[in-house]
Amino acid sequence: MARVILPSGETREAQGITFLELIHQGNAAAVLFNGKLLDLREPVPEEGEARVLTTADPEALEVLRHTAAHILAHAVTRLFPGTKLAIGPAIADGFYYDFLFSEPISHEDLARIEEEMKKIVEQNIPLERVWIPRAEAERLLRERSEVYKLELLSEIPGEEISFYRQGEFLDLCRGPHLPSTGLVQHFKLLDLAGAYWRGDPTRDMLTRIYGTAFATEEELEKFLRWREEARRRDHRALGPQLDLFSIQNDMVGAGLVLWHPRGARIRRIIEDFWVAEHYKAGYQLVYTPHIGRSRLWQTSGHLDFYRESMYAPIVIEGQEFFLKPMNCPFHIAIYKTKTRSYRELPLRYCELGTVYRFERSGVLHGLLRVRGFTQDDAHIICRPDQVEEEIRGVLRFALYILRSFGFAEFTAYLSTRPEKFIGDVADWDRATEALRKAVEGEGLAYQVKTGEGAFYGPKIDIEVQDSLKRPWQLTTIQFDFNLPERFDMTFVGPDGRPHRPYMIHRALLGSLERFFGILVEHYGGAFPVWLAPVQVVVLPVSEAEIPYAEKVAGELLEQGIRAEAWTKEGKTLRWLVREAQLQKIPYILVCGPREAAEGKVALRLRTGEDQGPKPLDEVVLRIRQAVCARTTGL
RNA sequence: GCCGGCGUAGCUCAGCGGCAGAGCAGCCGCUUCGUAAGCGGCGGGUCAGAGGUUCGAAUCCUCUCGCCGGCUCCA
Repeated sequence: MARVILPSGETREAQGITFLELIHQGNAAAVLFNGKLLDLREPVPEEGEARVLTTADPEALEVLRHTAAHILAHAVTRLFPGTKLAIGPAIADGFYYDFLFSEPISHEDLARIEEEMKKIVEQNIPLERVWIPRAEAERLLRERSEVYKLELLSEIPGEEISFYRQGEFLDLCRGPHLPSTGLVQHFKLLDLAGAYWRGDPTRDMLTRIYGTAFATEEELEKFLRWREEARRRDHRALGPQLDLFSIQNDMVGAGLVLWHPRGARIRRIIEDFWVAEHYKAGYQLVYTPHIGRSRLWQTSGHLDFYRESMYAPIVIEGQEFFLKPMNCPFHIAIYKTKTRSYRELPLRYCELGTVYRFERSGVLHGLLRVRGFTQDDAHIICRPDQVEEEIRGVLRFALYILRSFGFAEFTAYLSTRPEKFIGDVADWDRATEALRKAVEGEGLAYQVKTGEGAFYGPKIDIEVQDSLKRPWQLTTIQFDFNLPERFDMTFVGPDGRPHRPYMIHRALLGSLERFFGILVEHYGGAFPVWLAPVQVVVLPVSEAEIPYAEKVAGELLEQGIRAEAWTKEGKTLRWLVREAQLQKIPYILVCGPREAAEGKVALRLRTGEDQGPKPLDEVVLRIRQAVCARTTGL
């Protein structure tokens, strides 16, 4: 006898019947048993505890979406007979289904398909699970020339194959599914894109239709609003709008960023902060060139293993030079300029080093994926006995920096030794342990990615969540057992003999370009006061107050505040206020005859709030406080 | 790279076989203004590029270039 918990909270004991027969709940969706989702058509298990989920349960969402994917496929086969089906899973934000259409379809077709899906939902067609013997299944799929399904079938073990039928639509599927199409009420098709069969570029290009589905209309609408918000915050739109940067493909080159004055201003603030904090944390800043001889890259191994991501060589005086894709070989070269004693370690070299990597044109994306970018790089060279403390220090430092930029939620990923690796197992274990202790010591939530480390060492990656809850991988802390070997790095130990140091690569922000793009989206262009390229704009009410406005701006500049007086525009105050708001400038100081007479300024915040006349000193103090605290508030 | 979509003024877009358009931005005037667009005028284009179809192409066809979405969520 198993215990079955019904959605109402009631408990039933049952045996020998299916869940569906046991309950009458209209919106029952699936069953949770031993952490696994079961179909309601399954028989109640012999013993244990099973919980019946309704469409409103978050655990049932993937079942709901999976069924939505089937409804999509059903609609497509009705409208486009002969379309071949591939796969249609539920994903993080919804679902998709991959098809091979006999002719291309476009966005306009999505509306038609959606209409057809609505009909299928209205018809409230029951989904039935059918078990078909392998030979029969194969014949069935062959008959319909479902080549992709046949391929999938060949990989499924067992002699009885699970299919789902909804009306005239039949699909190879392991389930589980909702009992009936009528339960999928709130869905929308979103996008159309190409996708390779099984993600393999050598195989067929299919058409993927993305959609999403939710238990309630409110959730669906909330999701659609979220999507709209993400679209509005797109750094590629905000960048030009706020005059922060541009990427000029035709003239300058794909993936190469031009930082305009306001973007450069922000970058400079980030860099200054970064450098100051690194000095405080015991790092030493270095500068290294953009190109280096082929010998360097030969020694580092980049020419053997990384060449397809490097720019072609530049030949000067018969010597080949390569644009650097990484900074590490240069830092190692600095290390090797003299014999190092164990007393000197750890050495921490940091650099905002601009590197160039070839990326396929199709993957370039605004600032987030570029070909020339500045890593906030550092290499820590230390003794084996220092590893644990060093890692702990880096992690703590990383979190401090990320928090300073307004990120509060982090997830860490610990990637361990892969099958193919270099170095010895004892070093790997020691390093991996150090990484693990550090994340645990900092109380960070983390996941282990077994075997996902690079061939040269284990690593920790830190993912942050932005204001829209989107994850971004920023920090990476990576051991390297390869380069110290290749460059024969040594230090002299207390025993007077040479020893091999440990080397750790780390980047906190990743690259300045990408980080900046993420910041733009995180803040939606409304940067906190300490980062805002222009912190204050001073607006004269009319021509008579121009001298006063300029004097106010001058005093603010004098106090180290980034201020501008807009006195040359010849526009109305209304126009200037609107412009300042659109530029998302934190503080707007309006100067009219009253303020000029009393030596005050009328303070308006970028939120639109009018705070009335204030003495300038008070405003200065307020801005200073906002800068020191690095808050997002004004 | 591949699949689909899209390239028209600095920006956002309309026009989709018959004279290349609008709004914003820019320039020139007038207006001197109290918290999200004052008024008028002017300039601005190889309609991404090349080839083709046609009496006639921004519009239809082919190729090239560029941009956007996606190509690691596995019946």
